[in-house]
This record gives sequence, structure tokens and C-alpha cells, in this order.
Amino acid sequence: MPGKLQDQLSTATQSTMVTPSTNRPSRTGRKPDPLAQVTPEPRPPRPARLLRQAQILLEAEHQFARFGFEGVSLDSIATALGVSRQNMLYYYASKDDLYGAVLDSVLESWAETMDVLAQSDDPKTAIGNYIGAKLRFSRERPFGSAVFTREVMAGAPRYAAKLSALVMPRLRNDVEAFEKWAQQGWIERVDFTHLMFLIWSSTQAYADLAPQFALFMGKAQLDEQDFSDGQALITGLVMKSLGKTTAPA
Amino acid sequence: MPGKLQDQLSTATQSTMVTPSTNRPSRTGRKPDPLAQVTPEPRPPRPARLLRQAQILLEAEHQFARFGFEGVSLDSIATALGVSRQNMLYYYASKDDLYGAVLDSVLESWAETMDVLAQSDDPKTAIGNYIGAKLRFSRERPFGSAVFTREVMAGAPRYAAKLSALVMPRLRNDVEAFEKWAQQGWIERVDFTHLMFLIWSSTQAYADLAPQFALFMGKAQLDEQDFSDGQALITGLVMKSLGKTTAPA
DNA sequence: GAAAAGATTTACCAAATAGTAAAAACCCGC
DNA sequence: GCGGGTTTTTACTATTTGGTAAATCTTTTC
Repeated sequence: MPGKLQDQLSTATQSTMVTPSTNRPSRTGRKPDPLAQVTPEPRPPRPARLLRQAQILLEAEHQFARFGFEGVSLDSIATALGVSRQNMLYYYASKDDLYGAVLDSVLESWAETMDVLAQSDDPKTAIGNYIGAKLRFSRERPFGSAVFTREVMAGAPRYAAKLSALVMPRLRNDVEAFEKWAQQGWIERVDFTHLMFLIWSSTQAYADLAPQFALFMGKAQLDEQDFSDGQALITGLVMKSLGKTTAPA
Repeated sequence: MPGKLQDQLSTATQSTMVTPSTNRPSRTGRKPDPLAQVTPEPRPPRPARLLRQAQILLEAEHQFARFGFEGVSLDSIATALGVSRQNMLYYYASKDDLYGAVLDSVLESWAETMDVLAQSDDPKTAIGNYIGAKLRFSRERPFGSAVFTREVMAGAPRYAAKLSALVMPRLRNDVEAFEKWAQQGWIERVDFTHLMFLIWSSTQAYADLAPQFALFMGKAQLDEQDFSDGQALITGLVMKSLGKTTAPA
């Protein structure tokens, strides 16, 4: 699946740019150009490097999703990629670094889907788009989704700050969107906080618990039809509970 | 919390009874009574043993819930209990044994709540009781709940058989209960499979994601009010989606 | 084509981990 | 109090793990 890798390439690039900690300092400790101390000018990384980083990130995401941080060894990631652990440590200086990079890239996409709700004025289309976006994320990024859930379940031991900074405001924002619509009389007033919890958990489940869902349905994995069935069910439930789902004029 | 421990004591007892594998064979390998090979007569374990087993099980449940199987060391469980790892291995012969015992005891309670749905003829009360039972389980056994979810998320690498045997039939049974009510015209027909997924995941979230929910609500942990708010929201949603929720006569 | 920067390999290490073996201490019914 | 089963402790192992140091390719740049 080269497409998927390509998708993540940009993320890897960005991640590298943002966190230069992955650019190991040269072992000699000597500056390459002592005259230009103010501008280290860390010349752009080669494409091959970005590709490797993306490959590592992808494999790490898969493994962290299934076995969690402690359950994955750098060796198992490295051998899965056919490289040596030491070589991998050249790209990500430590296991924590790698894990952080995975979570960064996941959280970025995750946060985007949270923004979908408030992007439309009409509650009906907004909610539909929102649930659709969250389920699409579950379908397209199931491993990343699971990494995220695992981190939350563990009490976010190594990501509490970013979670608070990225996730909480968006949750709050979404609740406020519901509140606004209720105030305008476009939707029924229910407990929007818990409604968000329900939407969050039920859509997330189509990533985290998908294997179990599939097992129950007697198939190897969920197909597109299952996802759209789930979307229809969830959307229908939420819509109906909010009563008047069409914005006037 | 001595009450909680007491609650689990029975489970531990039962678990020991059911799985005599935790009763280590005597190190000599020599039968204590060569005349009575047919009736080993494994004299009832002392109360102290059961207590210890229950303590170990409880602590293991807590730690496995947060960090998963691979993320927990026997030492960390043992030191948390103030005993030596080797002593703990006397009660549970291996890490897998211990993990299996935890999952056994959790799954037993979990399966019980699944049976609540089909125990009433009236859909309204049945569904209400069911969602209530599942949320109570999330509240009273959050760690066990999380262990279960973690196992499912990992693809049930060491528990697939029991999951299929215990969970799947119950899920199926619950879906059938919905189907029956629909056939009798008591409830609206929706996709009951996905409805079960929604109920499962949204109630389970009040255990697995509770810390995150609490964080969002600006408190240290969810209180009883939050759980009943959640129950009201979920129940209301499901009820409304099923339309006619009162059984005729 | 030589120097420099980038990438990979080889060698090594200290800590942690699950598990084994057997001696020692303990407890309980008689 | 004594003998037999039941715990607990002590001692030890083999393996895995994340990480470091430095030598050795390999590629780019001038």
C-alpha cells in the first residue's frame, strides 16, 4: 500500500521539521561552520531520509496500536522493516521519541476531524459530516486510532500535556456548537457533553474494536458496507434524539 | 477498600476451583497417596490462600488495566503488594496464568451483564436495566473493564477462544432479543447489530475513557451523578430511536 | 577525485525480566 | 511437640531490552 505511505510522508516531514531533536548532533560536537553560529542552516533532509522515517513511523504505529508502548520492542519494529535497531535509533533517538512522533502524527489528524462539527451552520449536515469524518478516520487510520485510545486508557502518562492542549479545547468547542444550536431552537436540548462522549466512543470503536465487531459478524474484517451501516445507525440515533434537525431558512 | 476485596474473594475462590492448574503439582512429582490415584482429594485451600490470591488478582487487574500484559512486570505487582515475586509465582505459576485468571474473573462478571437484556419481556425495562447494568459494571469494575478492552484491542492474542465462547453468543442473544421485539411490533426496526455495538462501546467508555471524561469535565474523577447523566443520555437516545418503547398489555 | 556530511554496521553494556531449584520457615491437626 | 503439608525465602539463570561508542561504508558537494 504505497498510497498510505505517501499519505504519511508529509506528516513525517512536518514532524521532523517541528522536532529537530531527531536530527542528532554530530558526534564530533564541532560546528560545521564556526563563522555562522547564529544560522546553523540545517540543510533540508534528503528524500530518502523522509521515506525511511515515514516507514518507521508507519510500522511503529501498527505495533504500538496492538501492543502498547511497553509491549513493543524496538527490535520488533526494526526487524519488521528489515533494518537494524541501531540504524533505526539513528532516525529516532529513543523509543520515547518514536512513540511521541507517532502520537503527534495521529493526534494531528484526529484533531482535524474534531473540527468538522463546527464548520457548518446547519446542524443536520454538521452532525452528519462530523460522524462521517470520525468514522472515516476510524476506517482509514485504525492503528493510529488505537494508539490514541491506548494512551488515553493508560492515563496519558507521556502525553497528558498535548492531550489537554489539543483534544480538550476541541471537545469543548464541539459541545459549544451543540449549545448554540439548542439556544437557537434548532435542536432539542440534551446533555451535550455526554452526547459527545457517546459519539466519540461509538465512532472510535469502529477502529479499536473492529476486529471484534468483524468476528461477531462472521467475517475477517469490516468492509465499507459495515462502516456505512454503522454510520447510518449512529447518525440516525443522534439525529432522532435531537428532534428538529433541519435549520430554518 | 475491604469491601471490594471481599467481593472478589468469591471470584478468586471459584477461579481456583475451576482451574486447578494454579494448584502447582508437588515439586517431588510423587503422589501423596499412591493408593488413591482415582481420588486425589485435593483438600480445600486455606482461607489465607484464597485471600492472597484475591489480593494478587486485584492488584494484577489494576496494573494490567493501565499498562497491558507486556507493560506490567511481576515485580511491580509483587512489590505493590509487599510480597516477593517468587512468592507470587507460588500462587500463580506464571505471568500468563495470572493474566488468564484476571481475564477469567472479569469476563465472568462481564458476561452476566450481557444476560440482563433478555431477562425481561418488556423492551423498555429490559433496555433500561441493560444499559444500567453495563454502566454499573463500568463504574464498579473499571479496571477489569479496561483489561477486557485491551485484550480485545490487541486482537485477543491469548484469549480468543474464551472470547468467542463467552462473548459472542451473548452478543448474538441480545441482538435476537431486539429482533424478537421488532417482530412483535413493540419496537422500531433498526440495525440491531450496530445498535449493540453502540451500546457496548458507549457504556464501556465510561470505564476505559473515564479519566479522560473526568479531565474534560474538570474534575478528578467521575462521580455518581455523571454516571447517571450518562445513563440517562444513552438510554434516552436508544429508547427514542426504537420509537414505541412500551409493550402492549 | 577528495573532503565532508550522511547513513549503516559492529561491538558492547547495564538493567530488567520471567522463570527454576531447593533450602528454610511456618502452621496445623494429632 | 512432632510430623507433614504449606508457604516463604534465598540463590541463581538465561534472555531480552534500550541505549552508547565508535568504526566503516556511502553519498553528496565542491
